[in-house]
Amino acid sequence: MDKVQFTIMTNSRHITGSDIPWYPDGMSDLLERLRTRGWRLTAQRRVVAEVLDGDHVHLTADEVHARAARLLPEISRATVYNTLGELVTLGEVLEVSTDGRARRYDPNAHHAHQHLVCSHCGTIRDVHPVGDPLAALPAGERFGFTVSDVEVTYRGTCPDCSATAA
Amino acid sequence: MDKVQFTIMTNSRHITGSDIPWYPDGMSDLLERLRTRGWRLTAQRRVVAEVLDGDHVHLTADEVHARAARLLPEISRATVYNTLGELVTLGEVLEVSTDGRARRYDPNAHHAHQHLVCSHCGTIRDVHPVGDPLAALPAGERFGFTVSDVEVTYRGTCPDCSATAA
DNA sequence: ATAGTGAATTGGACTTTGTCCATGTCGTGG
DNA sequence: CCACGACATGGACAAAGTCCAATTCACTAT
Ligand SMILES: [Mn+2]
Ligand SMILES: [Mn+2]
Ligand SMILES: [Zn+2]
Ligand SMILES: [Zn+2]
Repeated sequence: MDKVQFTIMTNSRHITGSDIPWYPDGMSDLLERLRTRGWRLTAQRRVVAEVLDGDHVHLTADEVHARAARLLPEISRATVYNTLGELVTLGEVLEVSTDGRARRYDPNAHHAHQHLVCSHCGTIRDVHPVGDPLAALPAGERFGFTVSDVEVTYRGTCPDCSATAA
Repeated sequence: MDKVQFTIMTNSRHITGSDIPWYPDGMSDLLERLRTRGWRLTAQRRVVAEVLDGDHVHLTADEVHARAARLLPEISRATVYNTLGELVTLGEVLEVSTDGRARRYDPNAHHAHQHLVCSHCGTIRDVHPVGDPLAALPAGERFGFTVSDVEVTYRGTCPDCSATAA
């Protein structure tokens, strides 16, 4: 694993590689891919990418902002929204709306999966149903649509909430 | 089909059966069921029920309010939200969040179905996939959850939007 | 290393969607 | 027809997201 050293300068602060010791492989890959797509590598974008790193998070925009602000206190809400929107457009991050409230951002965009949600506490787990969920929709039920995607949300009660209720 | 005649009086207005000529069978069934569950039959609840009548609508709360207000101008937003919430709790209406924006209310709660959504214009159609979508989630992918429900959202482009784009 | 340029960031105003509450009204049983 | 408690109301509030003009800064060419 190569450590990626870098220096960020803003008018008011200097952030160096020792503040954010290194980028894991997954993220340097992501940043690399984005750079070749013409992205300017700003401190804000790096920090948002770092927060999303690790394939098992499903954070709201405000949660991303809160975590990003621990690394880069002056980052704005608007920039977090902008960056998340761009990542979604580029297909690097998925947007999921499991609860009719805040959208959640899922960096696990390169492995097809579905979600299992606890109706009590909101916990989300990645799950992998067998078979192709698209195949379950017969042609006669497509009404002339070009169907390109399926989202499946399983709902139930997680072990913790089952225990608490008992 | 029996026509249900009634009279509604408020302090400022009188609404009679001739303003809202009759209730279709489906809705008188619904109102009847609600009455036996202890509901007070207010003018507001009747109007919300009428707006939701017809099994093929997926309206937002504000759309329900706008249509209800055409029949009963003084109805408040809070009452529409309250009534929709009660109907959901009673299992008479389903809440669906297909777009991460406003929740939609689906009166087709007594026939299991899923949704096909146009990513461009937001049109929603009821669809009936084959097989039980719950069966596709193996025990090893349930992580101790008690899974009780599945929602499937198919996304694509509707015929109208395909034609426009071409 | 420096400067020019357009892309990115910022904070705050604004919108949409939804909740909450004190007050007043009205549906219903007696 | 009354009394009572459930229901409706509107306005304040909160949460989630968008938009914009002004400023800053990343990158490229010199
Ligand atoms: Mn996921
Ligand atoms: Mn439906
Ligand atoms: Zn739980
Ligand atoms: Zn369409």
